[in-house]
Amino acid sequence: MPAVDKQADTLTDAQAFVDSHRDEATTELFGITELCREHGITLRALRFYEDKGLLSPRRINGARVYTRRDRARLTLILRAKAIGSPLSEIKRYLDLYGDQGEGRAQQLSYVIERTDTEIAELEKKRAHIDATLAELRVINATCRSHLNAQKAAD
Amino acid sequence: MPAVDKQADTLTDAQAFVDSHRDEATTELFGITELCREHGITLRALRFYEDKGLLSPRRINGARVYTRRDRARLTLILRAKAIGSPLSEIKRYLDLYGDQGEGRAQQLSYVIERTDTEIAELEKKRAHIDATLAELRVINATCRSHLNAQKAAD
DNA sequence: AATCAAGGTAACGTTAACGTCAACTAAATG
DNA sequence: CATTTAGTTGACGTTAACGTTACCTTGATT
Repeated sequence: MPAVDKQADTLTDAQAFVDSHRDEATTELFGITELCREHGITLRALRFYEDKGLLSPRRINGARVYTRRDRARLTLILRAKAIGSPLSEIKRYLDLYGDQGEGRAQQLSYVIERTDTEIAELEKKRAHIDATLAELRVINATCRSHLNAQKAAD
Repeated sequence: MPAVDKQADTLTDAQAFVDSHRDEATTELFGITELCREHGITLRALRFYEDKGLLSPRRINGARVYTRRDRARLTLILRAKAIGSPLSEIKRYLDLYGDQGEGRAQQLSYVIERTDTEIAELEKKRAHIDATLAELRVINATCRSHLNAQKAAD
């Protein structure tokens, strides 16, 4: 697959994922253990995220029931965590998903502003990663060449 | 500047930075406050990194004196932190810099292995960031178009 | 009826990464 | 000489993000 198509796919995926946060129609439901296994986290962690206001599943007889939207939010939470955001930031970050249609100019402007700064920060972080990657590759290549030199000396 | 030159620069920078970790010759020295201001961290933090074994500056009358190499290590520490590594990992990570010449095959192989896995993990993290960036851009663009639609309705 | 798996709250413990005093020292300066 | 200015080492406090019991509830199964 050429690079252009790859980028187009990424964009399509992104669009689809963003859309999934507005998906209210599907009936598909999940239990807590199911969701946890799916994402490789503990029950305690998931409940903890709820305490922090990152999720608010419905209750049936006290038990938590998650919708597909909740699941999408969880995916986001975990990805943001993997990137390095603390839960407190993730909370505000989540609010950016799911409300882009009905807002007034005020809210729209706010979301635009927030996404702009988020994007800028992520690009910085990516630059850090790129620099580190470049250095690690230098080190790696240097070691490989030294190793080969030693082998050749036999 | 064309994209190819940019990449070449990144590589050159990486090489230079890696080399700077072997720089033992320069006389340039730094005090703790100087170094902290330079990097925007607190004294407490810097001493803490030392407690964790990430740095070991010389002492003069008990006071810490940092060399250019120490400074380079600090830069690395902070960048790794920004990327999201905990200090405990950073410690092992730092060991990859500065010892690529004199090692025997054993050590060389170890460094190659470690850098390989580090590189793989960083590439994963970068993929997460790219996905998030794509989504944020979708949201951003959507909001902007909605905002424009509202403006046009006046 | 009894057990069991899945779920719930409450509360204490833990690790990481510092912040925040407090009390002291060594060198430079008016 | 007195003081101001870096710098030092403890030691305790704090926040985040859970782990870890401990102890109840409920719907389903044998």
